[in-house]
Amino acid sequence: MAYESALRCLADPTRRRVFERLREGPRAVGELAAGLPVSRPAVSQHLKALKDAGLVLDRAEGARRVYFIDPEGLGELRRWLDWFWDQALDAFKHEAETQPPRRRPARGTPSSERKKP
Amino acid sequence: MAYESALRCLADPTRRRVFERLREGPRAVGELAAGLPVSRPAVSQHLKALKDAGLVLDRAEGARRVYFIDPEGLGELRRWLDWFWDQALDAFKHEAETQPPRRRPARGTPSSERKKP
DNA sequence: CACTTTCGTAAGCCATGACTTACGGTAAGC
DNA sequence: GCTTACCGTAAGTCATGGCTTACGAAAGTG
Repeated sequence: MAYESALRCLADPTRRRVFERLREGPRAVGELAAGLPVSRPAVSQHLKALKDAGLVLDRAEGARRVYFIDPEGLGELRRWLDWFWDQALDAFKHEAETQPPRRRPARGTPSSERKKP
Repeated sequence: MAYESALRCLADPTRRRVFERLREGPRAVGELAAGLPVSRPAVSQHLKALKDAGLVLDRAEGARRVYFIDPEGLGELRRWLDWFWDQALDAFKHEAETQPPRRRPARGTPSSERKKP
């Protein structure tokens, strides 16, 4: 139920940049905003979204507020992706076995183009 | 460079439902739309987005058009997530070691190992 | 105390995108 | 031939959300 919010969070480019900078280690809001082309309140809002999604944790450090990645959020997303991956791969292999017996299904199998009028 | 579009695609709930139904196997557009609360053109647009992101492939089957999951797109997203996970976990552990014991009770830090395809 | 720094929130603006209906084009059936 | 089924695209509507500026709270400094 939480991998959905994680996906939503990581879909936004700016929010992903914030999250990727936290990969280097704990950072305060101002530090994060200094390296981004958006204002500090924007970063604050992104951090709130990341926190609600369980992707980051925060810690008060005087007047500053330090954020850092919570591995639990990423872990849940990773587990969902693995679970999905397994089933998708099985379906794909089963499809490759049963469907195209004629020609070799290797390179340019699926027809993506249509005729032009 | 493609994991970003994959994240964007999977962020939308309806598009994710389309993708999750394809996990069961190849489906035509009409079949997918029949089980969803949106119109068929909407599903068609979602499938185009999924295809542009490298998450699905399609095949002409008479007048119908059958879509199915392309494991390559998911694989790239999975590789990015793994790479991110490793660095984030290192940073988190390093943080837990150097910072004073202001940590939460740690309800099971996720295991670091995993299978490799 | 006054003043600064750091940050979160509120209010508003505005572009993005998800959805609809309408239409054209291709394949199969009669 | 005509008709039906299936699908992609165009055009337009409308809500979502990312961004800004403005303001207030909390902690540190002199």
